[in-house]
Amino acid sequence: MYEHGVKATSVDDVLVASGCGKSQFYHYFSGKNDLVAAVLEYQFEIVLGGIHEFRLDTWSGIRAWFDSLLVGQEQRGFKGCPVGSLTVELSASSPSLQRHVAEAFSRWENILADALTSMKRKELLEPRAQPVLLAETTLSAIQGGYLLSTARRDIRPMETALAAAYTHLRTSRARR
Amino acid sequence: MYEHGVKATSVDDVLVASGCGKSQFYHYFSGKNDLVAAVLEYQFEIVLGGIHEFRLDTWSGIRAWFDSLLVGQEQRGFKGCPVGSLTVELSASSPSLQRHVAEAFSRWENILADALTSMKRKELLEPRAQPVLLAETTLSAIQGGYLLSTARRDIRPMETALAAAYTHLRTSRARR
DNA sequence: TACTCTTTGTACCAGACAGTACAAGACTCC
DNA sequence: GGAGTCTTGTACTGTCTGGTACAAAGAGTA
Repeated sequence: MYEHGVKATSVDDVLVASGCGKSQFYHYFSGKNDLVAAVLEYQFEIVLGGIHEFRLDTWSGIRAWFDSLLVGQEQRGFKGCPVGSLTVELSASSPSLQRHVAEAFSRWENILADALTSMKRKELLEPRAQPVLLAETTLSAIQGGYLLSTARRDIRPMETALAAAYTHLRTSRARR
Repeated sequence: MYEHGVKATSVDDVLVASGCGKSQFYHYFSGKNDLVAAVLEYQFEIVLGGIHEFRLDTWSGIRAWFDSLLVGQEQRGFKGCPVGSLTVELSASSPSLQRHVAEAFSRWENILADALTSMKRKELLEPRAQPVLLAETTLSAIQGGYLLSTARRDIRPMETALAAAYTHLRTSRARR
């Protein structure tokens, strides 16, 4: 589903790939939508889980995280953000999946905002920095970078976007 | 296709909506892929055509353009960028459509880069500003903003992203 | 052993899908 | 006005789709 899109991946495709029978599938999932929700959950878990390897409340941690995103995008063959691609396709689908997506993005944003708030407390960010807005901006840059990089099959646009995002964060750093 | 996705829109759907017969369709298009390519072309034409209403080589023009993007996203019911959504779905499809997408994005980027180069010539941007990088960053912010805004059905994230993009451009402005 | 409840394999279904066949209508040019 | 080309409507085909039916296998238990 990540590679070919949700719509383009049939239940039968999944069954073949997993080596399961149909009855098994419909025993554990109520239908395709249920599976899609599970995939979404799974992908978000990976993305959000990956974040915790980094100390996002330090400048070097943020940089390391950005680098890991770049490496991942290249290694996976420019297939885009595991959740970004799903998001676009599902944003036009059933409301329940839609809510799922929105909520997952909020969680992601909150993790960033929390880290930035922590940086503010540690006086790495200036007092009037706005963590929530900075988190939103950063996430936008990441997603936009993924999209351009995927469209062009080139890591450069994403590098540029993340570098700009980092610069933008740095403009809110505390100066002593 | 913009509303429901390419895969989710059947040829028959298109025929019903257009009031055309099947033979008519296959007379003018070699198949669904051909239609998709035309849709992509059409959407890019609209997006790129809309740009020319603005003087992107002025600060106020850029701001006006950004505002128009925001208004459009809200008016169209948070359906995302007309080309961004297609891009994501098609980036996993046939290589010919893929190339189409990549090329169209390059055109978009070039328009921005040209405008920024012009600003540099007019000494609105500092001499060491890099139009191509700035254009890439701006485009990333736009696409990322669209994506978040669509996922959350809220204009705020896109506002934030565009405001940050504008600020980022302004950091390269010439100081006299 | 016999009785359950859970889990799985196989065959099947009705509808949607992209695309084709073919003939008939419309138009152009001599 | 007629031959030939361009355009269109209708019916059809084979394949794929998500989902169901149903029976059999397996696991637990008294």
